[in-house]
Amino acid sequence: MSSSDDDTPLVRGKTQVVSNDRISKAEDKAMDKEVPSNGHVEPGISIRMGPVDDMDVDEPATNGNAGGKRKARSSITNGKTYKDQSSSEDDDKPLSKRRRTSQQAKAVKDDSDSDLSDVPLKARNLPKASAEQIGESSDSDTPLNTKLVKKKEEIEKAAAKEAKAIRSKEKAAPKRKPKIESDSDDDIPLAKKKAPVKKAPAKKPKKEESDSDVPLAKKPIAKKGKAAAAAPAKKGKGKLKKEEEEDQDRAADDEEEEYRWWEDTAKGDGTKKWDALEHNGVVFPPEYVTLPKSVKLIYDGTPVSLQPEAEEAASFYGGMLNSTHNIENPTFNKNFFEDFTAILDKTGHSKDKDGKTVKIKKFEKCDFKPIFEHYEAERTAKKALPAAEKKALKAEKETAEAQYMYCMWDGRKQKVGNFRVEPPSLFRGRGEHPKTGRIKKRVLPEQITINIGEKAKVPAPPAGHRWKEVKHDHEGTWLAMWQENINGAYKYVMLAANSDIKGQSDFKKFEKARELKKHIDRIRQDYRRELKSEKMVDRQRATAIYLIDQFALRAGNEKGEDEADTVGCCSLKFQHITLRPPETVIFDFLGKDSIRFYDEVKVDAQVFKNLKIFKKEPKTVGDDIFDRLTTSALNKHLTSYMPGLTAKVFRTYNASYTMARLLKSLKATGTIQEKVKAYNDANREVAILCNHKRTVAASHGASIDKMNEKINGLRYQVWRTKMMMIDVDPKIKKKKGAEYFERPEDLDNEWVKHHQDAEVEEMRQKITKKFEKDNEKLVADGEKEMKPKELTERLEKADELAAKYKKENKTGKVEAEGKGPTVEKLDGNIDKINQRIENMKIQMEDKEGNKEVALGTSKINYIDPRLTVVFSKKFDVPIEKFFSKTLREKFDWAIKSVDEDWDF
DNA sequence: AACCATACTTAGGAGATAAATC
DNA sequence: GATTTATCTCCTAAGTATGGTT
Repeated sequence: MSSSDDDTPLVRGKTQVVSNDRISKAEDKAMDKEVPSNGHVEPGISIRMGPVDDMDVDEPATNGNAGGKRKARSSITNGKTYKDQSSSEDDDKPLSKRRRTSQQAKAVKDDSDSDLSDVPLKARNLPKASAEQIGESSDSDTPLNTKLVKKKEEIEKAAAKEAKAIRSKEKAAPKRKPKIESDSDDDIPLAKKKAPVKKAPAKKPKKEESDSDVPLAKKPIAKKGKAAAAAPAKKGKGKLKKEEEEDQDRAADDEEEEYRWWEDTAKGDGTKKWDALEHNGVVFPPEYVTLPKSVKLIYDGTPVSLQPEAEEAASFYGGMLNSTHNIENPTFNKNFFEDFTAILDKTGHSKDKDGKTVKIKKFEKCDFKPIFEHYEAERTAKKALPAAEKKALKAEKETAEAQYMYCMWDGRKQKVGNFRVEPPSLFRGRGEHPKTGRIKKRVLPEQITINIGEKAKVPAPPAGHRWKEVKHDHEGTWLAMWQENINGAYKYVMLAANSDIKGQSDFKKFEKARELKKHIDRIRQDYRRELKSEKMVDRQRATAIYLIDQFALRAGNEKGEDEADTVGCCSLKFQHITLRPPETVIFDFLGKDSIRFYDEVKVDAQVFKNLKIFKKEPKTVGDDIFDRLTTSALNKHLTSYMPGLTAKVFRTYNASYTMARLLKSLKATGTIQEKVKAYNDANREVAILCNHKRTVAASHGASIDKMNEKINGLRYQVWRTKMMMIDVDPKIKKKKGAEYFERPEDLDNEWVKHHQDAEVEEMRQKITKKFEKDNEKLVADGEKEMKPKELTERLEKADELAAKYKKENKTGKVEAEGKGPTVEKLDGNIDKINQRIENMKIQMEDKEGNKEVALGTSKINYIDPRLTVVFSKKFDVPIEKFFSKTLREKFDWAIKSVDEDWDF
């Protein structure tokens, strides 16, 4: 305890808080030098512990992970070492600082208060009194520090007041929301510019009632005209008459009427999402079908039978034996087996063929293969079905589900996204998820809440069941909801991406990002200034915003113990950042979905210095870099610049902005293909910015090898063609110089031999195959097969080739091929081949560069689709080249709303 | 501030389908 | 035309963010 005191004193300032989170000039200076002589004295870094008077506090609640709920992480992430910091620091650490690793901390969590006194974080949980006490005792130990702090307290008190004043001013600003809005028209138009009261004037409830009687099921398939036509009446409120007419026309055409919401300037305030909502609920997965008697789990060599519930669980596992990446994961197996045995215990384990109970105790003794093979056979059978039958099956399913596919949203027919309730299965958590492999249970109607209009007919739950609840939440966009059993996560049934409501919020998202353009300069200016703030909180916040803005990091909410250990900006830990003077920062951590983020970047000198401070001892592996910062605090600050501004907006903004810039720099030249390529290159750049990755396809290596071989084959042909020149005109050798005719070094004799053999072999195979096929055809036509002799004859071609190569190898000469070969012609051939080589090389580089970059995510979520539409129009490339059918539907609003001049 | 409940967006992988290639 | 490869769609996990409660 004594040890830690350097932190504690600060606490004492509970009334005037601010003190401890200051960063002294001295510290700043010290940070300029390599290592501060006695690190632990720096007050700036010590963390304020005590409760504070709420006002001043931007104080984090959370300091490092030793504190209460924070997840203790073992920092295994990536298994990196980060030696520079930790090792050197370790040596001069004051005793006090025998900081446990986070894991240890967690272990002792409960009784560790005193012990942890050096872990500032912890302190925050202490009641005031105890904090004070600690502080006092510490005084004697750390006089220096204390003094410093005390003096500072006074100064800081003043500063704090000032800061407070400023802050409150800033706060005031956002309150003037309406004002801001008015000058920023394009911001969130939907949300705000409301024409508040006039929505849905006396809709036609009658209509609805009658509608609600009609099972939706029929509506979508049959006539949609009616309901659809009714809708505009309410939304139109007088304006947009033309459109209504159009709509009706279209409806009459049996076409879906179109609601151009992006042209509708009067919208609600964004909280009320609908007035009338009808839908048919959800589709439940099929009941479990028990395995045929012949298919059994084998336990310890004995085939055993299970009760249906247990068998179902076994079938989940058995069904995925082919997915090694799950079943080779020990956590996955352990979790599965735990849940499996729980069911076994409940259902009486298994029985052998004599009906004797066999207790299943060891996972290793379970052989699921028969189950796997059974399902595999089913899959194959399904695949082998004649096309017509497959189609029929699909159509059948579609009809059965038709009524769930659409809902009526304020009278408009809208596609529902995920109307199928998630079937039971094994939970496939990503990365090192502690719960991966656990059994995700079947969802019962009793767990499902339905959200629907008051006047709509509530969909009937399956016979003998009832819904958990039926709500009429007009502020929610979901139709049904349940909680999943593994993480307690909520699952929502919502509309599809091409629905109006999703389109609208997508639109809002991009408008918000565009709005940020107006504020970004000021924000950047501010955070640059605040990078030097004396207040730790502010400095951390500024630094975090810098990282988010510059490197597109995610916000980084806190995570729980029972989740994979991943981080974002605010949750970055000591070990995730390595500092390499003078100003390079190396990020290495696992982000969302446990995707690795690795980047070496140059940063602003002040940022470098700050990170160094934030990493200063006593912090060590497992500790938060931004121990004073939470995502809420960060977002709260951001919102003061612009309503609705949060960390994630920066990603959207930077992605779209980057894309806009790149597209602008393109020249409208070349073929369509080239333009598409140029677009994709820009897209790729954005994807890289956002760190959107995919796992390299298993076939990637082989496919690259193949391409390489092909290129080499072509190079060989180039050489051979050159040799032909000599054959045609021996004098050419002198003219062009001997060097020109040398075979590339890497194509050595061994390679040539190998290549020739492969070529010959390939030819043989082709001939043989062709022969077989021809024969089949003959048979099919009722004629008789060709004799094997025919094949031998045909294969002579390959033999000739082999002979030719043999001769070439021997003589070192290549006979000219083709009719009337001339040097000029051969030259032309060479050019052609070289061109092919170039093309292939580019293709290969493309493939290589693309192998672990996923372009889709940024295209779907980050790049303002209007940019793509503009590009398509300006460069005259059909939009289909960029957006698939579903994307075109999703971005319908963008496709229809911009012209060439639009700019992000 | 911590914690929880809630609701919505963003994300990669599996499997289905379409396109390219042999 | 069959097979391989690229692309698209579906699925659902994993984030962000907010608001209420203690």
